[in-house]
Amino acid sequence: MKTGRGRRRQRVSGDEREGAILAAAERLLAERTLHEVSVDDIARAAGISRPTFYFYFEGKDAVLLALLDRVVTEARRDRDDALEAAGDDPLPAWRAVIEAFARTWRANRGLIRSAEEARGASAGVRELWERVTAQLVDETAAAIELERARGAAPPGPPAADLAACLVLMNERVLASACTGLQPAPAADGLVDTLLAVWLGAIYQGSAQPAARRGKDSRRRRRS
Amino acid sequence: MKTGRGRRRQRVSGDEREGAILAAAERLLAERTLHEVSVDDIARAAGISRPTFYFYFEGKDAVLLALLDRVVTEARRDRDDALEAAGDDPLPAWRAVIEAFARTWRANRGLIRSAEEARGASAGVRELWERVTAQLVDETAAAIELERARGAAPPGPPAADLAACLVLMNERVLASACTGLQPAPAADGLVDTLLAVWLGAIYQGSAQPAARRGKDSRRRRRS
DNA sequence: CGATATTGTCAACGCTGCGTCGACAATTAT
DNA sequence: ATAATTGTCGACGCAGCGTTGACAATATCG
Repeated sequence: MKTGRGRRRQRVSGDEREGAILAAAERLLAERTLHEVSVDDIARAAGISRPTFYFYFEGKDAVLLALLDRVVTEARRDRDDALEAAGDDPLPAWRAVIEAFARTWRANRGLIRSAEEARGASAGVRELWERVTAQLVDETAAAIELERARGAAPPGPPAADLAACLVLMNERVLASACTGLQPAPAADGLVDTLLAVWLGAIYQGSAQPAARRGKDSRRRRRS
Repeated sequence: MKTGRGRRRQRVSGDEREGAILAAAERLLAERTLHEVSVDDIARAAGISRPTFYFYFEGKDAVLLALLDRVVTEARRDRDDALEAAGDDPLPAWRAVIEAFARTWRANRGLIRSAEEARGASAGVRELWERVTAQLVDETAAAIELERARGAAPPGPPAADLAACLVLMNERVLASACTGLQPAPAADGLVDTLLAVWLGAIYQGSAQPAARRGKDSRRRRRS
Protein backbone atom coordinates (compact mmCIF):
# COMPACT_ATOMS: atom_id res chain seq x y z
CA MET A 1 0.00 0.00 0.00
CA LYS A 2 2.00 2.96 -1.25
CA THR A 3 -0.87 5.12 -0.32
CA GLY A 4 -2.00 7.72 -2.69
CA ARG A 5 0.40 8.86 -5.23
CA GLY A 6 -2.07 8.64 -8.08
CA ARG A 7 -4.73 11.14 -8.86
CA ARG A 8 -7.42 11.75 -6.38
CA ARG A 9 -10.36 13.17 -8.16
CA GLN A 10 -11.23 14.45 -11.52
CA ARG A 11 -14.89 13.68 -11.29
CA VAL A 12 -15.41 10.44 -9.53
CA SER A 13 -12.97 8.16 -7.86
CA GLY A 14 -12.42 4.65 -6.67
CA ASP A 15 -14.95 4.09 -3.93
CA GLU A 16 -17.64 6.04 -5.70
CA ARG A 17 -17.19 3.96 -8.79
CA GLU A 18 -17.21 0.75 -6.86
CA GLY A 19 -20.35 1.89 -5.12
CA ALA A 20 -21.91 2.83 -8.42
CA ILE A 21 -21.17 -0.59 -9.83
CA LEU A 22 -22.66 -2.33 -6.83
CA ALA A 23 -25.73 -0.12 -6.93
CA ALA A 24 -26.16 -0.62 -10.65
CA ALA A 25 -25.80 -4.37 -10.32
CA GLU A 26 -28.26 -4.53 -7.48
CA ARG A 27 -30.74 -2.52 -9.48
CA LEU A 28 -30.36 -4.76 -12.51
CA LEU A 29 -30.50 -7.94 -10.47
CA ALA A 30 -33.83 -6.92 -9.07
CA GLU A 31 -35.33 -7.62 -12.47
CA ARG A 32 -33.17 -10.15 -14.23
CA THR A 33 -30.90 -12.89 -13.00
CA LEU A 34 -27.15 -12.77 -13.17
CA HIS A 35 -26.76 -14.67 -16.39
CA GLU A 36 -29.32 -12.43 -18.04
CA VAL A 37 -27.22 -9.43 -17.15
CA SER A 38 -24.00 -8.90 -19.05
CA VAL A 39 -20.93 -7.23 -17.68
CA ASP A 40 -21.57 -4.58 -20.27
CA ASP A 41 -25.03 -3.96 -18.86
CA ILE A 42 -23.61 -3.40 -15.42
CA ALA A 43 -20.81 -1.23 -16.70
CA ARG A 44 -23.14 0.94 -18.75
CA ALA A 45 -25.58 1.24 -15.89
CA ALA A 46 -22.70 2.40 -13.72
CA GLY A 47 -21.58 4.85 -16.35
CA ILE A 48 -18.30 3.21 -17.27
CA SER A 49 -16.93 1.00 -19.98
CA ARG A 50 -16.51 -2.71 -19.77
CA PRO A 51 -12.73 -2.74 -19.34
CA THR A 52 -13.08 -0.22 -16.55
CA PHE A 53 -15.49 -2.55 -14.83
CA TYR A 54 -12.74 -5.13 -14.75
CA PHE A 55 -10.53 -2.65 -13.03
CA TYR A 56 -12.82 -2.83 -10.02
CA PHE A 57 -14.14 -6.38 -10.04
CA GLU A 58 -12.96 -9.70 -11.29
CA GLY A 59 -16.24 -10.31 -12.99
CA LYS A 60 -19.98 -10.53 -12.47
CA ASP A 61 -19.60 -13.14 -9.79
CA ALA A 62 -17.41 -10.93 -7.68
CA VAL A 63 -20.06 -8.23 -7.72
CA LEU A 64 -22.75 -10.66 -6.70
CA LEU A 65 -20.47 -11.93 -3.98
CA ALA A 66 -19.92 -8.44 -2.60
CA LEU A 67 -23.64 -7.80 -2.66
CA LEU A 68 -24.36 -11.05 -0.90
CA ASP A 69 -21.74 -10.37 1.68
CA ARG A 70 -23.52 -7.19 2.60
CA VAL A 71 -26.85 -8.96 2.75
CA VAL A 72 -25.43 -11.65 4.99
CA THR A 73 -24.14 -9.08 7.42
CA GLU A 74 -27.39 -7.18 7.50
CA ALA A 75 -29.38 -10.37 7.85
CA ARG A 76 -27.32 -11.57 10.73
CA ARG A 77 -27.74 -8.34 12.60
CA ASP A 78 -31.43 -8.26 11.87
CA ARG A 79 -31.85 -11.74 13.21
CA ASP A 80 -29.81 -11.08 16.30
CA ASP A 81 -31.85 -7.99 17.07
CA ALA A 82 -35.08 -9.90 16.62
CA LEU A 83 -33.77 -12.67 18.80
CA GLU A 84 -32.87 -10.26 21.52
CA ALA A 85 -36.27 -8.64 21.34
CA ALA A 86 -37.87 -12.05 21.70
CA GLY A 87 -36.41 -12.48 25.13
CA ASP A 88 -35.79 -15.81 26.80
CA ASP A 89 -38.90 -17.69 25.81
CA PRO A 90 -37.90 -20.28 23.26
CA LEU A 91 -41.15 -20.16 21.39
CA PRO A 92 -41.06 -16.50 20.43
CA ALA A 93 -37.37 -16.98 19.73
CA TRP A 94 -38.01 -19.69 17.15
CA ARG A 95 -40.63 -17.50 15.56
CA ALA A 96 -38.28 -14.54 15.55
CA VAL A 97 -35.63 -16.55 13.75
CA ILE A 98 -38.02 -17.68 11.07
CA GLU A 99 -39.45 -14.21 10.64
CA ALA A 100 -35.99 -12.77 10.25
CA PHE A 101 -35.27 -15.42 7.65
CA ALA A 102 -38.39 -14.46 5.78
CA ARG A 103 -37.63 -10.76 5.97
CA THR A 104 -34.20 -11.27 4.46
CA TRP A 105 -35.48 -13.37 1.63
CA ARG A 106 -38.31 -11.02 0.87
CA ALA A 107 -36.09 -7.96 0.91
CA ASN A 108 -33.59 -9.53 -1.45
CA ARG A 109 -35.47 -11.77 -3.81
CA GLY A 110 -33.43 -10.61 -6.76
CA LEU A 111 -30.08 -11.26 -5.18
CA ILE A 112 -31.12 -14.56 -3.73
CA ARG A 113 -32.52 -15.71 -7.02
CA SER A 114 -29.22 -14.90 -8.65
CA ALA A 115 -27.31 -16.47 -5.81
CA GLU A 116 -29.16 -19.74 -6.19
CA GLU A 117 -28.48 -19.76 -9.85
CA ALA A 118 -24.84 -18.79 -9.44
CA ARG A 119 -24.19 -21.38 -6.76
CA GLY A 120 -23.66 -23.85 -9.54
CA ALA A 121 -21.35 -21.65 -11.56
CA SER A 122 -19.34 -19.58 -9.13
CA ALA A 123 -17.15 -21.22 -6.55
CA GLY A 124 -17.09 -18.04 -4.50
CA VAL A 125 -20.83 -17.79 -4.23
CA ARG A 126 -21.12 -21.45 -3.46
CA GLU A 127 -18.60 -21.21 -0.67
CA LEU A 128 -20.21 -18.17 0.87
CA TRP A 129 -23.60 -19.79 0.76
CA GLU A 130 -22.33 -23.00 2.26
CA ARG A 131 -20.50 -21.19 5.00
CA VAL A 132 -23.53 -19.16 5.96
CA THR A 133 -25.83 -22.15 5.85
CA ALA A 134 -23.44 -24.22 7.88
CA GLN A 135 -23.24 -21.64 10.58
CA LEU A 136 -27.00 -21.29 10.67
CA VAL A 137 -27.31 -25.03 10.99
CA ASP A 138 -24.79 -25.13 13.80
CA GLU A 139 -26.55 -22.44 15.76
CA THR A 140 -29.89 -24.13 15.27
CA ALA A 141 -28.48 -27.49 16.29
CA ALA A 142 -27.05 -25.95 19.43
CA ALA A 143 -30.42 -24.44 20.30
CA ILE A 144 -32.14 -27.77 19.77
CA GLU A 145 -29.66 -29.56 21.94
CA LEU A 146 -30.22 -26.98 24.60
CA GLU A 147 -33.93 -27.58 24.54
CA ARG A 148 -33.33 -31.30 24.79
CA ALA A 149 -30.93 -30.94 27.66
CA ARG A 150 -33.50 -28.82 29.40
CA GLY A 151 -36.04 -31.56 28.96
CA ALA A 152 -38.32 -29.32 26.90
CA ALA A 153 -37.73 -31.28 23.74
CA PRO A 154 -37.72 -35.06 23.50
CA PRO A 155 -34.81 -36.93 21.98
CA GLY A 156 -34.98 -37.60 18.29
CA PRO A 157 -32.73 -37.56 15.28
CA PRO A 158 -29.28 -36.04 15.75
CA ALA A 159 -29.75 -32.35 16.38
CA ALA A 160 -27.35 -31.45 13.59
CA ASP A 161 -29.32 -33.47 11.05
CA LEU A 162 -32.61 -32.07 12.20
CA ALA A 163 -31.26 -28.55 12.08
CA ALA A 164 -29.92 -29.04 8.58
CA CYS A 165 -33.30 -30.23 7.35
CA LEU A 166 -35.13 -27.33 8.92
CA VAL A 167 -32.72 -24.66 7.76
CA LEU A 168 -32.64 -26.02 4.24
CA MET A 169 -36.40 -26.19 4.25
CA ASN A 170 -36.62 -22.52 5.10
CA GLU A 171 -34.14 -21.72 2.40
CA ARG A 172 -36.04 -23.58 -0.26
CA VAL A 173 -39.54 -22.66 0.76
CA LEU A 174 -38.74 -19.00 1.09
CA ALA A 175 -36.99 -19.01 -2.24
CA SER A 176 -40.05 -20.53 -3.88
CA ALA A 177 -42.36 -18.12 -2.16
CA CYS A 178 -40.30 -15.02 -2.85
CA THR A 179 -39.43 -15.64 -6.44
CA GLY A 180 -43.13 -16.17 -6.90
CA LEU A 181 -42.52 -19.42 -8.64
CA GLN A 182 -43.28 -22.90 -7.54
CA PRO A 183 -46.05 -24.06 -5.31
CA ALA A 184 -45.54 -22.42 -1.98
CA PRO A 185 -47.65 -21.34 0.92
CA ALA A 186 -49.33 -17.99 0.64
CA ALA A 187 -47.15 -15.20 1.89
CA ASP A 188 -49.17 -14.53 5.01
CA GLY A 189 -49.37 -18.05 6.33
CA LEU A 190 -45.83 -18.84 5.34
CA VAL A 191 -44.07 -18.13 8.59
CA ASP A 192 -46.77 -19.88 10.57
CA THR A 193 -46.49 -22.99 8.51
CA LEU A 194 -42.73 -23.08 8.70
CA LEU A 195 -42.88 -22.52 12.42
CA ALA A 196 -45.35 -25.33 12.79
CA VAL A 197 -42.97 -27.69 11.06
CA TRP A 198 -40.05 -26.56 13.18
CA LEU A 199 -41.96 -26.99 16.40
CA GLY A 200 -43.43 -30.29 15.33
CA ALA A 201 -39.99 -31.57 14.44
CA ILE A 202 -38.23 -30.27 17.51
CA TYR A 203 -40.82 -30.80 20.23
CA GLN A 204 -42.82 -33.57 18.63
CA GLY A 205 -45.92 -32.54 20.46
CA SER A 206 -44.42 -32.52 23.91
CA ALA A 207 -46.16 -29.79 25.76
CA GLN A 208 -44.38 -26.93 24.22
CA PRO A 209 -41.77 -24.93 26.01
CA ALA A 210 -42.82 -22.89 28.93
CA ALA A 211 -40.97 -19.70 29.48
CA ARG A 212 -38.28 -21.42 31.29
CA ARG A 213 -35.44 -19.06 31.79
CA GLY A 214 -31.80 -19.74 31.64
CA LYS A 215 -28.91 -18.84 29.49
CA ASP A 216 -30.32 -20.26 26.35
CA SER A 217 -29.78 -18.17 23.32
CA ARG A 218 -27.04 -15.82 22.40
CA ARG A 219 -26.97 -12.36 23.67
CA ARG A 220 -25.91 -9.94 21.06
CA ARG A 221 -24.90 -6.60 22.12
CA ARG A 222 -23.58 -3.71 20.24
CA SER A 223 -23.96 0.00 20.60
CA MET B 1 -46.49 -36.32 -41.64
CA LYS B 2 -45.69 -37.63 -45.10
CA THR B 3 -44.17 -40.57 -43.36
CA GLY B 4 -40.95 -41.96 -44.58
CA ARG B 5 -39.91 -40.90 -47.96
CA GLY B 6 -36.37 -40.01 -46.91
CA ARG B 7 -33.56 -42.39 -46.45
CA ARG B 8 -33.75 -44.97 -43.81
CA ARG B 9 -30.30 -46.14 -42.98
CA GLN B 10 -26.85 -45.67 -44.27
CA ARG B 11 -25.16 -46.40 -41.02
CA VAL B 12 -27.17 -44.97 -38.21
CA SER B 13 -30.48 -43.25 -38.28
CA GLY B 14 -32.77 -40.94 -36.44
CA ASP B 15 -33.68 -42.74 -33.26
CA GLU B 16 -30.25 -44.19 -32.82
CA ARG B 17 -28.71 -40.76 -33.11
CA GLU B 18 -31.19 -39.28 -30.71
CA GLY B 19 -30.46 -42.07 -28.31
CA ALA B 20 -26.75 -41.59 -28.72
CA ILE B 21 -27.10 -37.90 -27.94
CA LEU B 22 -29.15 -38.57 -24.86
CA ALA B 23 -26.72 -41.21 -23.68
CA ALA B 24 -23.74 -38.98 -24.31
CA ALA B 25 -25.35 -36.08 -22.51
CA GLU B 26 -26.26 -38.21 -19.55
CA ARG B 27 -22.74 -39.50 -19.35
CA LEU B 28 -21.27 -36.02 -19.51
CA LEU B 29 -23.74 -34.63 -17.01
CA ALA B 30 -22.72 -37.21 -14.48
CA GLU B 31 -19.46 -35.31 -14.11
CA ARG B 32 -20.03 -31.70 -15.04
CA THR B 33 -23.07 -29.49 -14.95
CA LEU B 34 -24.96 -28.35 -17.99
CA HIS B 35 -23.24 -25.03 -18.40
CA GLU B 36 -19.87 -26.72 -18.12
CA VAL B 37 -20.79 -28.91 -21.05
CA SER B 38 -20.93 -27.32 -24.47
CA VAL B 39 -23.14 -28.41 -27.28
CA ASP B 40 -19.97 -29.33 -29.07
CA ASP B 41 -18.98 -31.65 -26.21
CA ILE B 42 -22.26 -33.46 -26.45
CA ALA B 43 -22.14 -33.64 -30.22
CA ARG B 44 -18.61 -34.99 -30.25
CA ALA B 45 -19.42 -37.50 -27.54
CA ALA B 46 -22.31 -38.66 -29.65
CA GLY B 47 -20.14 -38.88 -32.74
CA ILE B 48 -21.72 -36.08 -34.73
CA SER B 49 -21.03 -32.46 -35.54
CA ARG B 50 -22.59 -29.51 -33.82
CA PRO B 51 -24.99 -28.56 -36.60
CA THR B 52 -26.20 -32.14 -36.72
CA PHE B 53 -26.92 -31.94 -33.04
CA TYR B 54 -29.28 -29.08 -33.77
CA PHE B 55 -31.07 -31.28 -36.23
CA TYR B 56 -32.22 -33.44 -33.33
CA PHE B 57 -32.55 -31.03 -30.44
CA GLU B 58 -33.26 -27.36 -30.01
CA GLY B 59 -30.29 -27.01 -27.72
CA LYS B 60 -28.74 -28.25 -24.51
CA ASP B 61 -31.83 -27.50 -22.52
CA ALA B 62 -34.00 -29.69 -24.68
CA VAL B 63 -31.68 -32.62 -24.06
CA LEU B 64 -31.76 -32.08 -20.33
CA LEU B 65 -35.51 -31.80 -20.52
CA ALA B 66 -35.81 -35.11 -22.31
CA LEU B 67 -33.57 -36.79 -19.77
CA LEU B 68 -35.52 -35.32 -16.89
CA ASP B 69 -38.76 -36.42 -18.43
CA ARG B 70 -37.54 -39.96 -18.41
CA VAL B 71 -36.39 -39.68 -14.83
CA VAL B 72 -39.73 -38.30 -13.76
CA THR B 73 -41.55 -41.21 -15.29
CA GLU B 74 -39.25 -43.76 -13.74
CA ALA B 75 -39.43 -42.03 -10.38
CA ARG B 76 -43.15 -41.96 -10.37
CA ARG B 77 -43.40 -45.63 -11.11
CA ASP B 78 -40.78 -46.45 -8.52
CA ARG B 79 -42.68 -44.52 -5.90
CA ASP B 80 -46.01 -46.06 -6.81
CA ASP B 81 -44.52 -49.53 -6.56
CA ALA B 82 -43.01 -48.73 -3.18
CA LEU B 83 -46.27 -47.27 -2.02
CA GLU B 84 -48.15 -50.35 -3.05
CA ALA B 85 -45.66 -52.58 -1.29
CA ALA B 86 -46.11 -50.53 1.84
CA GLY B 87 -49.72 -51.54 2.12
CA ASP B 88 -52.38 -49.62 3.97
CA ASP B 89 -50.52 -48.53 7.06
CA PRO B 90 -49.82 -44.85 6.78
CA LEU B 91 -46.52 -44.96 8.60
CA PRO B 92 -44.71 -47.32 6.26
CA ALA B 93 -46.34 -45.44 3.43
CA TRP B 94 -44.78 -42.14 4.45
CA ARG B 95 -41.46 -43.85 4.78
CA ALA B 96 -41.83 -45.48 1.41
CA VAL B 97 -42.49 -42.14 -0.22
CA ILE B 98 -39.43 -40.55 1.31
CA GLU B 99 -37.27 -43.52 0.47
CA ALA B 100 -38.42 -43.39 -3.12
CA PHE B 101 -37.59 -39.71 -3.18
CA ALA B 102 -34.11 -40.44 -1.88
CA ARG B 103 -33.57 -43.24 -4.36
CA THR B 104 -34.42 -41.01 -7.28
CA TRP B 105 -32.16 -38.23 -6.15
CA ARG B 106 -29.30 -40.56 -5.43
CA ALA B 107 -29.61 -42.34 -8.76
CA ASN B 108 -29.61 -39.09 -10.69
CA ARG B 109 -27.44 -36.62 -8.86
CA GLY B 110 -25.89 -35.36 -12.06
CA LEU B 111 -29.14 -34.67 -13.79
CA ILE B 112 -30.71 -33.12 -10.75
CA ARG B 113 -27.74 -30.90 -10.18
CA SER B 114 -28.01 -29.66 -13.71
CA ALA B 115 -31.74 -29.32 -13.41
CA GLU B 116 -31.43 -27.10 -10.36
CA GLU B 117 -28.96 -24.95 -12.15
CA ALA B 118 -30.97 -24.80 -15.35
CA ARG B 119 -34.20 -23.97 -13.58
CA GLY B 120 -33.09 -20.39 -13.64
CA ALA B 121 -32.10 -20.36 -17.28
CA SER B 122 -34.47 -22.65 -19.11
CA ALA B 123 -38.18 -22.06 -19.08
CA GLY B 124 -38.83 -25.62 -20.12
CA VAL B 125 -36.92 -27.13 -17.24
CA ARG B 126 -38.50 -24.72 -14.83
CA GLU B 127 -41.97 -25.61 -15.98
CA LEU B 128 -41.35 -29.33 -15.81
CA TRP B 129 -39.91 -29.03 -12.34
CA GLU B 130 -42.77 -26.89 -11.14
CA ARG B 131 -45.35 -29.21 -12.60
CA VAL B 132 -43.81 -32.24 -10.96
CA THR B 133 -43.38 -30.53 -7.64
CA ALA B 134 -46.90 -29.20 -7.72
CA GLN B 135 -48.32 -32.63 -8.31
CA LEU B 136 -46.24 -34.09 -5.54
CA VAL B 137 -47.47 -31.38 -3.21
CA ASP B 138 -51.07 -32.02 -4.18
CA GLU B 139 -50.80 -35.70 -3.53
CA THR B 140 -49.11 -35.13 -0.22
CA ALA B 141 -51.71 -32.58 0.79
CA ALA B 142 -54.47 -35.02 -0.04
CA ALA B 143 -52.83 -37.69 2.08
CA ILE B 144 -52.50 -35.28 4.98
CA GLU B 145 -56.11 -34.28 4.72
CA LEU B 146 -57.05 -37.91 4.72
CA GLU B 147 -55.17 -38.51 7.93
CA ARG B 148 -56.84 -35.51 9.47
CA ALA B 149 -60.28 -36.59 8.39
CA ARG B 150 -59.57 -39.98 9.88
CA GLY B 151 -58.68 -38.34 13.13
CA ALA B 152 -55.18 -39.71 13.05
CA ALA B 153 -53.62 -36.30 12.54
CA PRO B 154 -54.61 -33.16 14.41
CA PRO B 155 -55.59 -29.99 12.58
CA GLY B 156 -52.82 -27.58 11.83
CA PRO B 157 -51.68 -25.33 9.02
CA PRO B 158 -53.48 -25.73 5.71
CA ALA B 159 -52.58 -29.15 4.36
CA ALA B 160 -51.44 -27.66 1.07
CA ASP B 161 -48.98 -25.33 2.77
CA LEU B 162 -47.66 -28.04 5.02
CA ALA B 163 -47.25 -30.36 2.08
CA ALA B 164 -45.39 -27.72 0.09
CA CYS B 165 -42.95 -27.17 2.93
CA LEU B 166 -42.29 -30.85 3.38
CA VAL B 167 -41.88 -31.63 -0.29
CA LEU B 168 -39.59 -28.68 -0.84
CA MET B 169 -37.59 -29.69 2.19
CA ASN B 170 -37.03 -33.13 0.72
CA GLU B 171 -36.03 -31.61 -2.56
CA ARG B 172 -33.49 -29.31 -1.02
CA VAL B 173 -32.09 -31.64 1.59
CA LEU B 174 -31.67 -34.48 -0.84
CA ALA B 175 -30.03 -32.19 -3.33
CA SER B 176 -27.55 -31.06 -0.72
CA ALA B 177 -26.90 -34.57 0.42
CA CYS B 178 -26.51 -36.06 -3.03
CA THR B 179 -24.38 -33.40 -4.60
CA GLY B 180 -22.17 -33.86 -1.59
CA LEU B 181 -22.13 -30.14 -0.98
CA GLN B 182 -23.65 -28.21 1.81
CA PRO B 183 -24.23 -29.31 5.33
CA ALA B 184 -26.62 -32.19 5.22
CA PRO B 185 -27.40 -35.22 7.30
CA ALA B 186 -25.25 -38.24 6.74
CA ALA B 187 -26.54 -40.48 4.01
CA ASP B 188 -27.67 -43.27 6.31
CA GLY B 189 -29.68 -41.22 8.75
CA LEU B 190 -31.07 -39.00 6.06
CA VAL B 191 -34.34 -40.74 5.43
CA ASP B 192 -34.94 -41.20 9.13
CA THR B 193 -34.45 -37.56 9.83
CA LEU B 194 -36.68 -36.44 6.99
CA LEU B 195 -39.31 -38.90 8.10
CA ALA B 196 -39.11 -37.59 11.64
CA VAL B 197 -39.78 -34.08 10.42
CA TRP B 198 -42.68 -35.22 8.28
CA LEU B 199 -44.28 -37.14 11.09
CA GLY B 200 -43.66 -34.39 13.59
CA ALA B 201 -45.23 -31.86 11.29
CA ILE B 202 -48.19 -33.98 10.27
CA TYR B 203 -49.06 -35.76 13.49
CA GLN B 204 -47.56 -33.31 15.93
CA GLY B 205 -47.07 -36.02 18.46
CA SER B 206 -50.59 -37.34 18.44
CA ALA B 207 -50.27 -41.02 18.99
CA GLN B 208 -49.05 -41.95 15.60
CA PRO B 209 -51.07 -44.01 13.19
CA ALA B 210 -51.63 -47.54 14.31
CA ALA B 211 -49.05 -49.69 12.67
CA ARG B 212 -49.44 -53.35 13.05
CA ARG B 213 -45.85 -54.26 13.35
CA GLY B 214 -43.33 -52.43 15.37
CA LYS B 215 -40.64 -53.59 13.04
CA ASP B 216 -39.75 -50.24 11.65
CA SER B 217 -39.91 -48.10 14.73
CA ARG B 218 -38.29 -49.25 17.89
CA ARG B 219 -39.41 -46.47 20.07
CA ARG B 220 -42.99 -45.93 20.91
CA ARG B 221 -43.75 -42.47 21.84
CA ARG B 222 -46.63 -43.11 24.23
CA SER B 223 -44.34 -43.79 27.18
C1' DC C 1 -34.85 -47.22 -64.39
C1' DG C 2 -34.50 -42.12 -63.73
C1' DA C 3 -36.87 -38.15 -61.36
C1' DT C 4 -37.85 -36.22 -57.02
C1' DA C 5 -39.15 -35.59 -52.30
C1' DT C 6 -37.27 -36.43 -47.82
C1' DT C 7 -34.04 -36.90 -44.31
C1' DG C 8 -29.60 -36.35 -42.63
C1' DT C 9 -24.81 -34.14 -42.38
C1' DC C 10 -21.55 -30.65 -41.96
C1' DA C 11 -18.21 -26.55 -43.23
C1' DA C 12 -18.46 -22.03 -42.74
C1' DC C 13 -20.63 -17.82 -41.16
C1' DG C 14 -22.22 -14.12 -37.93
C1' DC C 15 -23.35 -12.97 -33.38
C1' DT C 16 -22.92 -12.14 -28.42
C1' DG C 17 -20.41 -11.98 -24.33
C1' DC C 18 -16.08 -12.58 -21.92
C1' DG C 19 -11.52 -11.15 -20.41
C1' DT C 20 -7.09 -8.86 -21.61
C1' DC C 21 -3.59 -5.75 -23.58
C1' DG C 22 -1.64 -1.61 -24.58
C1' DA C 23 -2.00 3.13 -25.23
C1' DC C 24 -3.40 7.19 -23.09
C1' DA C 25 -5.33 10.64 -19.50
C1' DA C 26 -5.36 12.65 -15.04
C1' DT C 27 -3.38 13.50 -10.71
C1' DT C 28 0.00 13.81 -7.05
C1' DA C 29 4.75 13.18 -4.80
C1' DT C 30 9.38 14.40 -5.32
C1' DA D 1 9.51 19.24 -14.53
C1' DT D 2 9.66 14.42 -13.83
C1' DA D 3 8.09 10.26 -12.37
C1' DA D 4 4.97 7.36 -10.14
C1' DT D 5 0.31 6.02 -9.66
C1' DT D 6 -4.40 5.33 -10.61
C1' DG D 7 -8.04 5.32 -13.87
C1' DT D 8 -10.12 4.78 -18.51
C1' DC D 9 -11.12 2.79 -22.71
C1' DG D 10 -10.61 1.23 -27.87
C1' DA D 11 -9.57 -2.75 -29.90
C1' DC D 12 -8.30 -7.49 -29.93
C1' DG D 13 -8.79 -12.64 -29.56
C1' DC D 14 -11.45 -16.26 -27.91
C1' DA D 15 -15.34 -19.45 -26.87
C1' DG D 16 -19.88 -20.88 -27.43
C1' DC D 17 -24.28 -20.42 -29.67
C1' DG D 18 -27.45 -20.98 -33.45
C1' DT D 19 -28.19 -20.70 -38.60
C1' DT D 20 -27.49 -21.08 -43.55
C1' DG D 21 -26.65 -23.24 -47.65
C1' DA D 22 -24.63 -26.74 -50.13
C1' DC D 23 -24.23 -31.54 -50.40
C1' DA D 24 -25.07 -36.63 -49.47
C1' DA D 25 -27.97 -40.63 -49.08
C1' DT D 26 -32.15 -42.99 -49.46
C1' DA D 27 -36.97 -43.97 -50.38
C1' DT D 28 -40.88 -43.51 -53.41
C1' DC D 29 -43.26 -42.69 -57.67
C1' DG D 30 -43.86 -42.89 -62.41
